[in-house]
Amino acid sequence: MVETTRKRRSDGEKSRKAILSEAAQLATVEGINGLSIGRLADAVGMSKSGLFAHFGSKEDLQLATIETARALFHELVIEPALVGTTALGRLRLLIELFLRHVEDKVYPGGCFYVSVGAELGAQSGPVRDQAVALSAEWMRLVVSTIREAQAEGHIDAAEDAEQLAFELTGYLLLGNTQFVATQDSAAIERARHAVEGRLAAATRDFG
Amino acid sequence: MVETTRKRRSDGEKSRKAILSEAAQLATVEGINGLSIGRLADAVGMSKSGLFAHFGSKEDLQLATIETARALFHELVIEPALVGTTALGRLRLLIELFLRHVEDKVYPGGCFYVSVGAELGAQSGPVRDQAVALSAEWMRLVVSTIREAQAEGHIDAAEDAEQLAFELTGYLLLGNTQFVATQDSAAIERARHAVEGRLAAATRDFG
DNA sequence: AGAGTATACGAACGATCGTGCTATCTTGTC
DNA sequence: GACAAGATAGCACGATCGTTCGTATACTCT
Repeated sequence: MVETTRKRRSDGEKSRKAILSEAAQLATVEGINGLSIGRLADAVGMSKSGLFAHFGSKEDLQLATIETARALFHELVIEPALVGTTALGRLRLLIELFLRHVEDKVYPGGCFYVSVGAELGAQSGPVRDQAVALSAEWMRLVVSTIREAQAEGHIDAAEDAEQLAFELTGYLLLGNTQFVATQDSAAIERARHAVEGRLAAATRDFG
Repeated sequence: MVETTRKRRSDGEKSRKAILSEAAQLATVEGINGLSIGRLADAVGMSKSGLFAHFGSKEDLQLATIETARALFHELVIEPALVGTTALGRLRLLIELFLRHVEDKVYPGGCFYVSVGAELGAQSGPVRDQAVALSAEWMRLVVSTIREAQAEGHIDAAEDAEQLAFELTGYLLLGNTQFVATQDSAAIERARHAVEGRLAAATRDFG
């Protein structure tokens, strides 16, 4: 059985990217379920059926939207944080870049992971699984970076890496949520301050 | 023009409560926007039009649902915490009762405030305003309880009460979110541990 | 017991949902 | 420049959305 791979056209690829970019934005406001194909088509300025033809189903569109958000998060937060020379530096960069991408309103509804994760957390199906996987991926990255910093002697080895990652992520989560609701950078600043204080405790007599 | 206030019948009041209770449950899973009147009617076991007659519009239903959740939260979390004799005791009770009501799955989608607040945070309208007000109410309660504990000499007066409330609430928020996604009490336990550690730091050489 | 009305239901409305089918463009390949 | 195939639009479908209306039931009060 030979799979005939169809070739993509450049204009189609461009449209697809425009659709998914708009979809990721809208999903953080209306939810990834609340987002409808008709309104999305209006937002990108094309017909409902023309847009729909890019995806076999709404579920495929949702999965592609999540993948798009994942790629943008890697581009804006994770990869730039890798320039840090120490693990502790990378951890600080990771956190600061996260807060900045929220404050800069990369998405109108705050972090895509948080928004979609909260919406789908209690549901089921492949879309939910993919969304939950994103959050787990973030936690894993933070934990492993903390462990590296411990190995480098910059974070107290007595700290439970998973517990520390939980607490730091808690600050980011609430900072994001409050900022979205209030549009007041004070929430971001509180998260920054909380992270600084917690890291100070974890690096005392080290670093 | 005199508004003739119609008298309520007991069976109607009972139905209304059953509807709102079910609505609050479903809203934490499907979202307060994703929740449809038809599915809600099926869940309660009555007709769509019969259910609708209790509320003038979907928005009224949503507002009544939020008020119902607020009342239950007061009953399960806030009021029982008032038995604490010291402010620090009440703060600990508040947090523990919150975590317990999440762990006990009072709502299938975790804390109603968190679920609906995250969904509506980036939107607008009276429903959003009411939902955001709930979160603000919680923060205000935690902050004022912390200030009382400081006045009683049980929490370091040098602590910024709003900052401390932010950090504690951050733990609760992530604990709730992770528990909903994973159904693993380890998330609740992490939140408990985080709160204990933070309060230990804030009460060192006091208490 | 009878009158009055809150409650509940069934049917139907216009709108929108996700999703197909078909025709017409537009692009890349020879 | 012809031709195959991808990209887009138009139209229509069954289902479901929130909402309205008329009517039948069942409770409450006198």
